[in-house]
Amino acid sequence: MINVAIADDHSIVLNGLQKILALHPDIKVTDVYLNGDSLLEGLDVKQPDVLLLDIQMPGKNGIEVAGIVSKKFPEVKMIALTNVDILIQVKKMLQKGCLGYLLKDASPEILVEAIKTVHTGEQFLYEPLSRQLVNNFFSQNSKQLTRREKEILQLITEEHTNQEIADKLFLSLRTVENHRNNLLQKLDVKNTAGLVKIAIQEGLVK
Amino acid sequence: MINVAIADDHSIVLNGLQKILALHPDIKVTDVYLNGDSLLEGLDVKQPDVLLLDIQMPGKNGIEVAGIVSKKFPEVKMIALTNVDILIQVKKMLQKGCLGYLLKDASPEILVEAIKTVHTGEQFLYEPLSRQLVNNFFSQNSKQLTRREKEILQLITEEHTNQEIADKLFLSLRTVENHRNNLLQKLDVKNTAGLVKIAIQEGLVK
DNA sequence: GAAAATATAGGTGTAACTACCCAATTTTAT
DNA sequence: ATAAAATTGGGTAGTTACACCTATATTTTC
Repeated sequence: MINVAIADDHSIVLNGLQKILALHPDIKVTDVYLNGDSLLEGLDVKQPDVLLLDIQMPGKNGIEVAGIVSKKFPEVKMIALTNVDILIQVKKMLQKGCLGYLLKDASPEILVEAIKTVHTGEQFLYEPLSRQLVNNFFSQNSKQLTRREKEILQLITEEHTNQEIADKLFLSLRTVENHRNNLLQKLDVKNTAGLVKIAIQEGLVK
Repeated sequence: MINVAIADDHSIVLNGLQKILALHPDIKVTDVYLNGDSLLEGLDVKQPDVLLLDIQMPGKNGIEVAGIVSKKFPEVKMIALTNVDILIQVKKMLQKGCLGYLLKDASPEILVEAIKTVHTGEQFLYEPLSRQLVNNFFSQNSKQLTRREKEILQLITEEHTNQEIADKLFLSLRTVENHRNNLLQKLDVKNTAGLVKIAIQEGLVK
């Protein structure tokens, strides 16, 4: 019998997971929480075998919560849940100790499989995501932006010109131009439009 | 007794809605569908009073389906369901005849209220969305892009230069430049970065 | 402490974008 | 049928971005 706790601020999702898991005799949903704080309180009282953890939650988000849980209760196996597959979030959750990662459009079968897999201590990554992660791994060296580059990329997406960025950061125009060119090369895009798209999808802005 | 049908490709959401609505004696979930096509087949056999319709679905999406349903079965009250509040989608769904609009983070109470409201023929818009719609209404005149402008905006976000766009659309470079300038003015942004941001947040790309 | 990576800034040139004009034609709406 | 809006294209000018170099501090990393 696997004891499962769920933390998700969406009532609909919470109920859906409960209903699906109720059909399985070897899985028991012992606790449900609507946010990260009440989850942390609850865990102090009792710990489940497996924790389904939503990433987007008001207050403490899933990434923060995962870090706390893995430190205080390393024996709890965590599965991250999300409706959007933003790679940077996936990576962060895995770094924080999540054993599994699921999109909310997963089928009941996949869901159950994931719970059983992480319960044994193995990792479970939803197929479309693991493929993306592998692809990302091979191109990550070229995608690792420095602090300054991120700073400048952010200002670019905020519609500033190179000159404005230079003034704001007390740099030469040339320096900013160089950083911008390096960004274009590292991110393998052609122009500002490409930079902004990547900045948004990587969660650097907005 | 209100008969409700649900169409959503997410099993978790489907189960969640069923579980929540099962608690209410005057609401009965008569049919559930995992995609638009099976929904349309099912409706030919019998029609519910209220239809909960997901927007993002594989195959026919919610917007297409809503158009078809409202023509064939105008007596079915539709509520659009989505996890992201993209204004342009809200507007389209309402144009297609949806009486209600809900985000998937809605509470069970809101959900039930929405179903009961549209069943009487009244409109139900989830509060955060209706506020946005009102705000949008006052600024919409300046934000209403023409077909050509949208086309060009999309090509800009795909990293094409004006010259490339001109070649692709068999236009003069000047024409494209003019459209681009009009876009900058209409959307009240300063440069390409601003254009791309709006294009993404309005769901024109990606 | 040495090596690698990062941040800085300059040179030079071209391509692309932005900011104003104006006007003819076609499409859409009333 | 007429007015309004959209599409097309041109003129002129200035600014900004992009490409491809070199080079020296400074910081990080091992």
